[in-house]
Amino acid sequence: MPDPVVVLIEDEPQIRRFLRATLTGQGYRLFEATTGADGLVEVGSRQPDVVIVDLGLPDIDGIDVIRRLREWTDVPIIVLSARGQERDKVTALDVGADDYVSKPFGAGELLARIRVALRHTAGASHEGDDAAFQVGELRLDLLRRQVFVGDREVRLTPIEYKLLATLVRHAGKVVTHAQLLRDVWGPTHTDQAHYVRVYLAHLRHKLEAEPARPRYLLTEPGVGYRLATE
Amino acid sequence: MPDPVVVLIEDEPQIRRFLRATLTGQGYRLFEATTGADGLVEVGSRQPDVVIVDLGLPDIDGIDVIRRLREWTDVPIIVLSARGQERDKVTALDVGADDYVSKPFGAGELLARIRVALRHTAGASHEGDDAAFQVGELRLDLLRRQVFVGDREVRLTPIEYKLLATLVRHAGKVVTHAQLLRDVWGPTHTDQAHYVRVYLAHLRHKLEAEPARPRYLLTEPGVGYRLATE
DNA sequence: ACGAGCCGTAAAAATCTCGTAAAAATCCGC
DNA sequence: GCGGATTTTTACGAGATTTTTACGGCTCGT
Repeated sequence: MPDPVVVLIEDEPQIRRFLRATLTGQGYRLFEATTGADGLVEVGSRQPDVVIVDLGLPDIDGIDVIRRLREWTDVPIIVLSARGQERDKVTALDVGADDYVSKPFGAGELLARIRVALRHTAGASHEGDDAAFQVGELRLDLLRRQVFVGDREVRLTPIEYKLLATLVRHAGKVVTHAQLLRDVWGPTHTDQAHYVRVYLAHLRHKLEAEPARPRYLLTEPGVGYRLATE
Repeated sequence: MPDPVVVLIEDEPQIRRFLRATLTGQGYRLFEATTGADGLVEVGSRQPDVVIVDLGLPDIDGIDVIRRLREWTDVPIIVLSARGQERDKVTALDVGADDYVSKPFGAGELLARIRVALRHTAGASHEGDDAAFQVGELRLDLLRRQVFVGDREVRLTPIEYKLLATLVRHAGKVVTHAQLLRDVWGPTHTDQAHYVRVYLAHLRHKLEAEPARPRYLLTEPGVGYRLATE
């Protein structure tokens, strides 16, 4: 691996300075953001190998930053926090963080935990890890949560967007009704297949030129749906 | 996932009791070992989804237990330890542990970290299994659930696909009528052998150049069917 | 040669699935 | 609390799929 890329989302200048020295000294390429909003953009553009995020950010809550990241990337996320509350740890880990380090922390421990995170990604492939998806006229910016058909932006409701995002994450593969229901509506609604039908119709009306003759949102009869790839 | 299996390697009875209550209460299947040597055997025989190791064991050093495990398995290892020394943490993580929790710890945090570990293995198994089968002009992509004859995609109904997939799983070997009925229609229809005949005819029409003179879907009179290999 | 049982084929009948529209309930910002 | 947007329910016809039925050919042992 070339020098691993790390994005650090942290507002306290003192800690930023400390980590900058520690990480660059170890051969990491470091990019910094001081707000959650900046952090999301930075991760989108730098495609890092690890993200370190402080929970106490000035704008967005750190938990929300993690949630937003997890909508489109599996990059390892290490949480840094002064709050030692167990509830914070559990929440952060459950919304998608991979590790949690409480302040004050030692440089050695953080570095070791970064090495663990890198070890994990070493095996996995990064194919779906792109913030944008495109097929034909249809384009999706997972980072900004925007959808375009040609150069026209299409507004989607939260459920419509989640459904489309789920299909995009498995682009080209069939996604079963049950899987869509689990991902979009949660594990308690896995038997209400008509939800999916209704919303697929919505999506087709908004995204397809001929909703009755779909080019992107394909039906796999008896099984589920598939988003066409080239 | 069925109930995840956890192996706990811990000598202190008090902590063992605490974790037993916590973990089994959450639906985990727990197997315990009180020494490093036992632990290694237990992991070998139980094939767990997560291993929890205490560093302070009576016989082998916990660090060595991790090293020994990493010689042959990638199962997630979570370290438990009273020693809060940073050097211990770094060593444990660097020899292959995935996480480190210092005593005293909260049940919620440990459970959250176990969920993180399980999430990692769940994702790993999904990648890379680009299972495809090919014989002659006939090609089956199990992952994308697509079937091709030459470069033409053939659409199959759910039953047709299940039937073909079952034959592919046992490619080259004879699959009996009863087995096909059980796999495709479920264990309650094992006496309706004509179903199989009807659908084999469908498949041959869709897949074979000369349905009356099949090249791939071969009949084994009186027994069942067989999918030809090269 | 003959009948029994198995196999392939076709087509009718029963059932299920999908897309669609629209009403009812709920949520959300003001 | 109001009004618009969104989500949840409900209903139904067209079409596809599955199930059922029927029949003719084949093999094999007698």
